[in-house]
Amino acid sequence: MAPIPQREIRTAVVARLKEAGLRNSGSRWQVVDVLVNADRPLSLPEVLSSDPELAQSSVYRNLSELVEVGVARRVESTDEHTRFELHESLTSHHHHLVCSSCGRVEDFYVSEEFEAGIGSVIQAARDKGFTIESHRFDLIGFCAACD
Amino acid sequence: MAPIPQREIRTAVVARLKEAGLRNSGSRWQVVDVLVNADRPLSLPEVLSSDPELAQSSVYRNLSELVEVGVARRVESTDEHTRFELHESLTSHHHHLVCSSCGRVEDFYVSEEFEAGIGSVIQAARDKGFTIESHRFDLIGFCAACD
DNA sequence: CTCAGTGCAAAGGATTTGCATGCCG
DNA sequence: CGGCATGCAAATCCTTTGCACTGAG
Repeated sequence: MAPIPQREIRTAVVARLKEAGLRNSGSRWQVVDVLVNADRPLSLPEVLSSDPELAQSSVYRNLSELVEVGVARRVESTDEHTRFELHESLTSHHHHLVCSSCGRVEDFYVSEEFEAGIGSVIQAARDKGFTIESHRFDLIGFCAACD
Repeated sequence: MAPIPQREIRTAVVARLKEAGLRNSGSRWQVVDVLVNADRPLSLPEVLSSDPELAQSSVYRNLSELVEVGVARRVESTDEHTRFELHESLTSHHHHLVCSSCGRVEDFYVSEEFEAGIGSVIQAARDKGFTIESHRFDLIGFCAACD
């Protein structure tokens, strides 16, 4: 939960882009900046609304690349739009509140004890032949605006 | 985790359909039966494969209606297909193992202690202005076939 | 200079919908 | 019989892709 300074985040992103052979193009950084400044996962329309000049296809392409490079992560909501947030290695492990009405997603954190409980559950689940890589724990309901 | 006999499930479904003013049409019941017999959430192609005679649009329509009526529930995976399973009131509360490669979803259950822990987390989350109605706790990884 | 990145428009793919016909109640 | 349900095809909507042009290194 210790907030990582934006300066550090950007440094890390620069490193990952370089490592992956991706250039520091202007629109790419616009997308990264939107994610860095967001306090919740954003859908494509939300990213676009930060600057109507952005081309939809470029944003989609950049988001996909950022996901591949480990800078961003896809978040499934309950509506038709995939959301994107910074990769947890650049922020910190958290969970989501998902509005089943409008699809809005907000971050939220749980206690370490609970997180530890998740750990043991994961351990138990490996017996089902699944290799567990991550987990998602979302609370579904109605956000303040839709309630 | 106590398994509800299929006979009872069907009785309950009949009641809900009647209450909602939906008819007991043949293809509707084919869809219900597929879900009753499945041990995991199914995608539309999976439902269709149970009987190639089924019309895609009718199955989609029926699934949507079943969801509205509280007989079925949508399950988001990691691929492009939404999955469907019987509503928890007709089965029992459980969670999912999601394969990030093929999208396959399997059910799994956790201890009551853990479930209780979720309860207190939910309580804490209400402070964010969200009305919590349900939760989803999924373990993401690779299924036996994709591993 | 070179090649990755961009923007536009067209293509893809899942899901929804309009409408004439069929079947439950 | 009356009206919901069906099936086909067309329409939607999010996301991806082809291609010629632009700009980062």
